[in-house]
Amino acid sequence: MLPSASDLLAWYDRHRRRLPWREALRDPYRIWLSEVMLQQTTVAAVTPRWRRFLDRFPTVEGLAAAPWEAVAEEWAGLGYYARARNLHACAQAVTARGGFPDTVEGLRALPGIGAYTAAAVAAIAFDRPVVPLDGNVERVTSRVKAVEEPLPAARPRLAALAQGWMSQSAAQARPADFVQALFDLGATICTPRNPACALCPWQAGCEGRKAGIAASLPRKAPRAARPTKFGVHFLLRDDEGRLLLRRRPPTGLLGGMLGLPGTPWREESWAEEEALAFAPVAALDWRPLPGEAKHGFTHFELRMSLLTATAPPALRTEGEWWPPPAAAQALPGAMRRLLTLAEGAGAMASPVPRAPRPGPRKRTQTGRPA
DNA sequence: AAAGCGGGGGC
DNA sequence: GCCCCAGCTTT
Repeated sequence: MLPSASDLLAWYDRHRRRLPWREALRDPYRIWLSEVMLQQTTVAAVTPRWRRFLDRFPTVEGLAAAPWEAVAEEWAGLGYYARARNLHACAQAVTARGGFPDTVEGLRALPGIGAYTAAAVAAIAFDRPVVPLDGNVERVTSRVKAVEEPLPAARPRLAALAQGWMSQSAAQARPADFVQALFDLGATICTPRNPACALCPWQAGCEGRKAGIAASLPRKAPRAARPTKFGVHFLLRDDEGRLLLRRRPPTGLLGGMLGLPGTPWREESWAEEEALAFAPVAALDWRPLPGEAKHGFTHFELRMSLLTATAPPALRTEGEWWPPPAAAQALPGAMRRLLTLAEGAGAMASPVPRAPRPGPRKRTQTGRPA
């Protein structure tokens, strides 16, 4: 007996989340943008960034015509920067062919659109009866059917289960709502910890609940330990207080984004003399800042230290000079932390913008660092 | 099949 | 501190 699509849709009509991209009815550009931003990223993090992105790039044609530097700046801080590179390439492909394809196969062929996003856009923007398998749907399906096989091996089985539920006539009548109902069930009731089974429209037929193992599903393969890596970065300020930034290589970690010049990141720490070989200009009075900036990546923990110097007038070196507030906006989070470290040490001519604090605040003194 | 790829929030 | 998040691409 299938879990009732009709029961789930009735629950959805009463309890669905009000999300801004759900007001963009059948606009594939806005729905696609939301889906890409939501890849491994929470609704709370995406919401303000989705609005801001659309203010700057209201149409897919406008996004396609924009320079990469503008797209990178708009994506800075959101993470997984290959998404931004693929987003830009996808916008150009869509513009060239005169609009979004309306089938799973057509969408799947575009840059940055995998099995999940192709199904999500097809279902939500074009009402195709396909179920995208995301973390929510994995959780709901594995619990309802008490699937104990661990991920990722169980993924094909879970996808087939969810797609089978779509075969009911109530789901076929409202494919976009049915998949979003599955998302909302997973996000608000069938949560990773402490699922609210008593409120669930599917509690009666849930085999995981019956067996008392729902909260422990889906099972997952154990994850590898994260090593620590070290890097030394260079904060070079010119006579106007601007900072030297460089564009990172187009692929790899933080690919295509701006950053402070620095050493490679490796598991062995760096001696200062050794690091100086990577300085933008070696023959300057580089001074170490006390402390370090830490940043957690998915697969390693990074500890960065900072050397600072003042650039002589008319210095010529590769890179761009950015005023600190604009730099903080354009940098990925890991690099932003270095600016925060420098500000804390009083090494910046102007403060790095931060969340507003109550009450008046003493300005960092302008001029020579203490 | 496994690894590389960010950042933030909840507990 | 650990886990998870509307995953995709490359090897």
